[in-house]
Formats: sequence, structure tokens, C-alpha cells
Amino acid sequence: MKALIAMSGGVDSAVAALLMQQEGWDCLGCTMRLYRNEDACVAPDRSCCSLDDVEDAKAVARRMGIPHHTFNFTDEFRAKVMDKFTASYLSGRTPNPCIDCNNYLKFGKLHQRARELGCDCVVTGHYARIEQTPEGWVLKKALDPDKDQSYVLYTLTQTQLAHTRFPLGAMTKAETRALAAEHGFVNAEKPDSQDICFVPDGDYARVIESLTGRTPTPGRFVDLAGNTLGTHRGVIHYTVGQRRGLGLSFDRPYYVVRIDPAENTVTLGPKEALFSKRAFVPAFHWISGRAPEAPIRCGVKIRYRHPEQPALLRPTPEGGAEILFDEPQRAITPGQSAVAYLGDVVLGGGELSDEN
RNA sequence: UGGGAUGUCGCCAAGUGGUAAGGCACCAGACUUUGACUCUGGCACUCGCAGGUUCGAGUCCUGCCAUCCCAG
Repeated sequence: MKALIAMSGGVDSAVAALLMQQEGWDCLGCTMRLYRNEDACVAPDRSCCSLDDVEDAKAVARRMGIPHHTFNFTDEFRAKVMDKFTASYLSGRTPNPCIDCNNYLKFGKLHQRARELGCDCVVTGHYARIEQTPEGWVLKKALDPDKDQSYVLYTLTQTQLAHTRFPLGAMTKAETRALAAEHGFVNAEKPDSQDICFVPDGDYARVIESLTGRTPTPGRFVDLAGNTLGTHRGVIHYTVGQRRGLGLSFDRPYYVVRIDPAENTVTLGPKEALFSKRAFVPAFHWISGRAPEAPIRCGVKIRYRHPEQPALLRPTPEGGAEILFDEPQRAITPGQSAVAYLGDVVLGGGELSDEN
């Protein structure tokens, strides 16, 4: 049995490869080249992290005695992730590019490549679990709740799950690092990645400007009643729920409540204005492959690093889902993903819409 | 030069005799394989200056300085 290991250059995927090898799989390592330095505003003369990462992955593969390939997915990444990222921001939403990257690259393009290479499955270092049940494949949270990454995996389909392995699903980060160190991997102590990979310094607005070749148009900050409060630097600089960087002073903190790209306005309001019980997902992906007949009570996360909240999830005939939270939620942000859980099981998810 | 108004942290700003709110910005942490998101902590021994009244003054009185507005 042959496995294609997606090795980012970090510890997690390295250990994932190791575990597969120990299980007796015939392992083939690979690293996806996703973007060019110029596109990411990284000085081309500097040794960029991406190239270093490829070297780290190769070093680990060499150490394990497995072959390693580098796939050039820059065009795909540009089209499916970076362009979508900029389009999303330009339309007043706040994207989560990691989810798109997983969907289109790791579990799209890479699965295709795996089949071509005769591999039975794709392996990544995600902290999540996959199990087979009589009803089909299920995606579950990682055993270690602190490290759980199932949120960014909700786009997975039955077919993809059948050909995917997450060897770290039952591990803690400390155990992973210990294993890496034990086997002399160069990246055992490498820090966890955090920023968006193609926005290394966190200045995503600059990347968007570079990608689109234009600077954003300033517009009006307005209050909930529509009164002008000041001037904003362009819609892409803001996200619903944002407090810092507004540069305006009131008797209490004000937050971004709404972004209207058509009017080029950013609506500001006090904290209370951010809370809502209702959210809507126009296109909800059910991992089981089909939506439940009746509304279902479950836990829903509306952003990566926040605890799931009890809610009633109501599928719509058009393939969407309406979410009614028991308690009002803060800053339900268009473009971010809502992911529903039933216990440890990921039911599915989708992007939150602009309306309400 | 008359008449009016104002001077509180880098900025906005509350305070109307009882021992300096809040916000912006900034700094430092926490969190983090998305959002320069969120969260926590720090940030005026002092209220334009000098006197005075008072047990006690940013708050009252006097003088001075500065700025703004309206006249001319």
C-alpha cells in the first residue's frame, strides 16, 4: 500500500510520514510549491521560508529513506486561493484561505496527483481523525482538544475521506515534537506556523494591493443610523468585529459592525451591535453527503479559535443552512466559515453569507 | 483694539469643592496553521502659569499667558 505524504516542512507532517512508515506503508513524500515570492511580497533575493521549508521536508524524507517530490501548484494556488482571497476582501468579506487551500490543493489537486502516482491515500499532519462507520466515513475532532484542526477540514467529501489519513489525530503536540526529536528530524524544534503562508508579515492588505495593482479607495465610516463618523482607508482593511485601527474615539470602544462594498462604507457601532443569534450559510457542505431531513441541534463554531456554541441547524431546500444560536454570538463575519459538530463528529460547514 | 469662548495624557474627552472616567493611539504580554481579529496588563503624584480663599480646588477668586470666534 502506497501513501503520498504532504510534507510542508514542519514537524507535524514529518511525524505523520514517520507514523505511516512505521505502520508499514510505502511512503512517498511531497511538498507543494504554492506561491512565488514576488506574489507574496517576499524579497526574491532572500531565502524565503517556502524554499527553506522544502529543504526541511527533503531533509526529513532523506532521513526516513523515502523519495520526495516537489509539486508546482503555483497556478492553482493563485487561482483558487490567492485570487479568491483578494476577491473576498474586495467584496467586504473576510476569507479564510487555509480552508480553500485544504479544499482545492491538499484534498483536490493533491489527491488527483496521488492517484496518478498510484497512491492509495494522501496523508497530512492535521490534528483530526477519520473513522469508518456503517453509515459512511466520519471526520472527528482530534483527541487533543487544544490542537484540534477539524474546523479547517469541513469541506472533505466521502471519497476524499476514504483516501485520506491523519496519523496525528490521537497525538498531542508535545508527543509529536518528542517523536521528531527522537528521530533526529531537523524541524523538531521548528516553531508552529501562524500567519497566512503567502502573507508572511501579516500585512495582508499590502499583498492584496500588490496582487490587484491598485490601492484601496477610502470611504466613509458611518454609525448605525448612517451618519458619517470619519474616513476609512478602504474596505479591505476591515473585518467585522474589528476594534483596533479605526482611529476614531468615542465614549466607549467602537467596532466594525458591517461592511458595504457597494457604498464603500464601513459601519461602526458599540459592542452590543455585534451580537446576533442568527447566521446563514448559503452553501452548506454535509460531510455525510446528504443533509438531514429535520433541523438538528448541534454545536457550531463561526471562527477557528473559538468554542463551539449550541445551536439549531436548519437545512434549506436550496442546499444552505440557517443557524439559530441559543445565545447571541459576537461578530458573525461574512466570509468566515461556520462548522457544525455533533459531539466529536464534524457534520459539515460553509461560508457565512453577507445578509444578516 | 472692543465683544464672546476655551485651555485636563501625543489626540478626542468626562469632571460644576472632596482627593483625575472613558475612548483613540502607543507599549508589553496571552491566544493562533484565517482574519495585524479578540483578550489581558501598562499608560496624567497631575489638570496653561502664578498667587489667593478653603480642612480640602481641575473645580471658587485675582492677575498673567496662549488659542479660537465675532466685530472693526
